[in-house]
Parts: sequence; C-alpha cells; structure tokens
Amino acid sequence: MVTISDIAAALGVTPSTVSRALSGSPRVKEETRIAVERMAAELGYERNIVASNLRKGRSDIVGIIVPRIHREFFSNVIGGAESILEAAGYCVLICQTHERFEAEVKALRTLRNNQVAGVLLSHAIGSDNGDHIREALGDRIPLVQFDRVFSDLPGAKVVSNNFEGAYAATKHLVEQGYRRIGTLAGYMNSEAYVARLEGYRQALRDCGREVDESVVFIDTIVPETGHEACLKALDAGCDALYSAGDFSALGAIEAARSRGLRIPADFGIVGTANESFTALMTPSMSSLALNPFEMGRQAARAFLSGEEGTIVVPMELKVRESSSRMHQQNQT
Amino acid sequence: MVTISDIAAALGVTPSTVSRALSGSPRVKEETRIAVERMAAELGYERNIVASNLRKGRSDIVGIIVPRIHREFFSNVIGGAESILEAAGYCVLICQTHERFEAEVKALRTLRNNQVAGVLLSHAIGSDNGDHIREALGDRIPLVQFDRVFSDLPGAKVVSNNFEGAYAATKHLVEQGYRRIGTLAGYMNSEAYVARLEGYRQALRDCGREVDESVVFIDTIVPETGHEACLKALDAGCDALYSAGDFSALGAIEAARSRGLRIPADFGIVGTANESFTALMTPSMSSLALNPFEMGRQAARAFLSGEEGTIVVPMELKVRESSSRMHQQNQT
DNA sequence: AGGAATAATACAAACGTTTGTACAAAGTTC
DNA sequence: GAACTTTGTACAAACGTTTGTATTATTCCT
Repeated sequence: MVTISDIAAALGVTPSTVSRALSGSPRVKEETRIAVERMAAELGYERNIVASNLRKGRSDIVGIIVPRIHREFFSNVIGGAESILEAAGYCVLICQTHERFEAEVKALRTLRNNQVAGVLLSHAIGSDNGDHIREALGDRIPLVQFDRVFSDLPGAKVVSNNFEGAYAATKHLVEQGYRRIGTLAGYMNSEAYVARLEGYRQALRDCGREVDESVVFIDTIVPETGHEACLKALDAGCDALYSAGDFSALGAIEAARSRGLRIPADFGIVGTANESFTALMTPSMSSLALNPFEMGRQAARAFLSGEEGTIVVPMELKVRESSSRMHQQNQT
Repeated sequence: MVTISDIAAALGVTPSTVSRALSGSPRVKEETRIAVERMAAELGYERNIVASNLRKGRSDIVGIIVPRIHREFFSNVIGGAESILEAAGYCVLICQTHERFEAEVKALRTLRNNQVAGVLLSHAIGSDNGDHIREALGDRIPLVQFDRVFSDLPGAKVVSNNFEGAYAATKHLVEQGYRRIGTLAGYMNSEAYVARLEGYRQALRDCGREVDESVVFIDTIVPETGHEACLKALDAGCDALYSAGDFSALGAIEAARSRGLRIPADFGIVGTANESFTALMTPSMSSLALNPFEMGRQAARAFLSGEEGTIVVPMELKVRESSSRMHQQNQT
C-alpha cells in the first residue's frame, strides 16, 4: 500500500505537506498541490480511511439501525438515506434489532465503537424508552430518529403525519357508510401507533360516533394477531376496521372471509404502510401510504445539516377495493 | 474515552499487558487477566475499534454490495448474511450499485479503503465482467459472490440451481398442456439468467418440443419490458411463458389480460423469485422460488470458513393459479 | 537594504491499539 | 547451586494520518 510518506519521499517534501495538499488546505502552494496530486495518481495512492478516522476521531460511516432490513418500509428508508449520504461521501452501516431491546443496545455499541459520524434510528418495539440510546451515543454522535421516535431524545426526528393520516382513513370508512368501526392499533410503546390511534378516535368523535374502547385492539401487528383481533371485532358487531399496519389487515381480511363476509360490501378495511402487496391482492387493499424513501432522504438531510427539528412527511390515503363500498373510482 | 493505558495506569501494568489480557492471550497470568477485566468494566472501557483496525490492517466489517437494497430478494440475502455475521462478531456495510458499473467500482473502492474483512457481492447488470472486482480487492480481501456470479473470479460462489429450476418450471407448463411456450429471459450478461434460459431450452427439447428462438425475449426484467415482450409472444402464437423474473411476469399478465385472455385457461405463466406479491395477487402467480435468506447465510458462512467452492441453494417451484390449468391443487 | 509581515513547508506529537523482542523472576534439571 | 527452560511483563515500534507549532523562504514596506 502506498502512503502519503511515499509520495512525500518521491517529491522531497514532508508527509504533512502531502496531507494538507490532498485535503486542499490553503497552506500549501498551488504548484506543490498539483505536483502532489500528480504523484498520488501516478503511484496509485488511496487514503487509508481507517488511519484517517483514528486521527480525526470519527469516521465517514453513518449507522442505520432498523428493526428488520427486509421489511419493505425500512429497506426503502435505507435506500432513501443511502442515496443522499452516498452523494455526500458517507457510507452506510446497517444494523438490525429484530425488535429486541438487547440487539438495539448492542447495535448502538457497535456503531459507537466504530466511531460513526452519526446514527439514524427507528427503535425496536422492545425498547420502551430512549435512555439506552442517549447513554450509548452521548452528545458527540448526532442522532436522527425516524418513524418510531422517542420525543424526549435530542436530535432531529422524521415522522409521518400519523394522526392526520389515521384521521383521514377513519373518516373515509365513515363516509363509506360503515356503522361500527374498530381498529387494530399496533404497539402502544411506539408514538407512531399512539398517534394513529388518536387520529382514529378523533375522526370518530368528529363524525359524531362514540369511541368504543372495546373494539380497539392493541399489540396487533402480524397477520396472526390481526386475524384473531378481527374475529373479536366481528363478534363485537364491527363492520369495518382501520388497521395501523398492512400485515395485521391481511390477517383481518382472512378472518372476515372465514366468516363468509364479502369485502367491501359486508366488511371494510383500510391498512397502513401501502406495502406493495396491497395493490396487487384481490380485493386490493386500501392503505394509508407512508413515504419511506422520502423519510430516508429527510433523515439523511437532517443528519447532514445538523438541524434539530421534527420533519413531518405526509401520508397519503390510497383508496382501493377493500373499503370502496360507495362505488368510488378513485383507485390508485 | 477510557483507553487501555488508563487501565494499565490504574493497575500499575503496561498497556501491552492490558491489551493481551483483554484479547485472551495465554501470555498473561490468569490473575492479571481477571484484574484487568474487572478494572476495564469498572472504568467502562470499550475497545477503540478504529485504532484496533488500523494496527491490525483490517476491520470487523464485511461489505455487501447489491444492486438495490429494497429489492426483496437482496434485502433477504442481506438479512440472512447479517444473521450469521453478526453472531460471528462482524458488522455489515451495505453498498448499492443501482445496476451501474461505475457505482460498483466506487463501492468496491470504498470497501477496500475501509479495510473490510471481506466482500459479499452480487454484481450489477451494468458489469459484464469481473476485472474491476479482482483489481479492487486484490488477493488480500476475500470475495464471496452470490446469485449473479462471474465464474472466472476466485473465491466462493453461492448460486441457485437455475438450470434445474427453469427446467422444472418449463416442464410444468408443458405438463399443463400449454402448446407454445416462450420465455422472458432477462439479461444475458448474468450467468443466472443464462442458466435459466438453458434450463428452459433443455426442458422443451426433453419434452419433444422444438426451441424457437423467436419467442425468447431477452432484456426483459421490469413490468414494462415484460408487457411489451408478452404482446410479441402472443402475436407469435404463444399460450404460455416462463419468465426469469416476477416483475416481467407481472407485466406479461397485464398484457395477456389486455388481449382478453383468461389466466390460466388461455394463457399460463410462471415467474421467478417468488416475490411476496405473487402469492397475494389474483390470480396468484406461479413462481420459481429462490431462497435468498439461505443464500445470504451460505455466503456469510463461506466467508467465515474461507472455503472456495460453489454452493448451490435449491430453488422450489411454487405452483399457483397462473399456471394451473389442469386443476392441480398443489398450491402453496 | 533592513526589518516586518506573510507564505510555505518542516517537525513532531498525537490518535489507541497490537505485537515482536527484551527482560526479569520463577521453576526445573543434573 | 549453576545452567537452563518456562512464565509473565515491560519496552518500544509500528499502523497512516492529521494538525499545532516551529522554522525557513519569500514578499512587501519605508
């Protein structure tokens, strides 16, 4: 491996001059800089990033911690973040938590020990506060949270307008003429789900419906729990559900069908996340779309700019067959 | 930050002893090791990985280069690899190429400059040979290729049994009574697609059909190109297609429907990759399933073991509605 | 031209770890 | 008990870069 010392020796200057020349310091003469650059190219020099990082105390790596990389939402966030960070000269280190608190702690430690320049994080369901995050990162490593955020942590946050989105989805179900609308609410230690639940409640109130907590089903996130909760909802007289996730909605649809109900005539549902299968299944599933790619981009930009605010990325209600009782044709 | 020197000072030993104690060298007394470990814990010491990497000349980072992280196949490979590597104490640096040669070169350089311990790679469509890979990695950084491999490069390779899989898929279409079976063959600079095409051809021959190259459509990989190619295939009298990708198959189904054909009665299709939407759409799409998670695991294991062979991960034909003309009920 | 101000470079110390070699103390052998 | 091995530590250099300070060369002014 050729080092700056090799270049320095070849040119009869010192390594420090070479270093400054290569990093464009104004303290080296234009002429010298050109000579250094030419020699570097000739010798095939490439900066040893590890040594550079050691000296500078930080790296050009940005860590991203997500529950599961193969979830469509998260892989798109990562894709969006990467597109910005890569252009800014950073690279991306991915860690998965599999929704487990311990894995999140370990990932944070790994990133800190690698002296990452920053961390983009969507916390595990298993974490119910951000103390471990604050402790692991200290105040030297900037943090940007996205989607699932702890609002008491410092740093930028990128979220969807969950309240407004769930509000719109619920109102849509009301407008479609469904009588009794329950919700599959997800995990209550995530503020995103809490906000969606609030949006659901507010929409019902604003439409003159009463909010019946007996048809609010929490901890529903996978098809199995969605299925189970839907059966209870049907028993409680529901003819529609707003689901805070698409996978639980999938389970709910199965459940409704197992009772012989027609969708959307007898039973309506709107999911959340706009997973790609929602548009392709039959009946196609209405879903409250997140914008993961844009969230990733915003998170990366927030890291780069160092600004601390909360960025809201709007959601969009995709009305499809599963909730279109009134022959609306605004299918997406 | 507390360093080994701090520990050494606190204990009245030297940093070298602390270093050896912490890495479990037999050259330090059990007693000393315990004292060091206790003091390290007390002071909250954590090894500076960057410094360690610099000294050792390599890091505990494994780079993974994929065309697109948000493609289900690749994100699952990454998930599989990560599950093995994480347990072995490595972490994972992800780079995307977006199918572009230049981006692949840049990613390789980034990884090399970060002194990664190894690289797992599925090359971009835009790369038609592996010279840049060999050059970038030299013989110091081990390479494991998966899915899309250049067979002339050294190092382990993890592939699907593309030939046998495509053979089975094509034979299945024959057995379902389709008369004229074309193929959407994908990109011919990827050996995986070449092998699938060969499997398709061999199956037809073995079934006593003649291979008609005019219904072999290459460079079909997205819905749009699949759609277009399918129209041509229909014009050429095809009543079935084996598609080397699911997305092109999706476009093909649209195309067949646009001609008023019923699926699978008038037109049959089998895709490849078993993307999650294939099972959920209507009619559900038969697909030749890859096993990306397992491929990722195998690639990671190959890196860890350092063995050089080719590992074949079997594909599985998922027969669903889009090719089930004969009332077979082996739906998955 | 002599001195001050400025520009360009050299020097040297870090960053925190690992590891080859040297060294001292303890244990073994005859 | 002297010579020799074994065991445990200390010493010091190295990994390649960055950066504060010192030094030399150049320019500018009166």
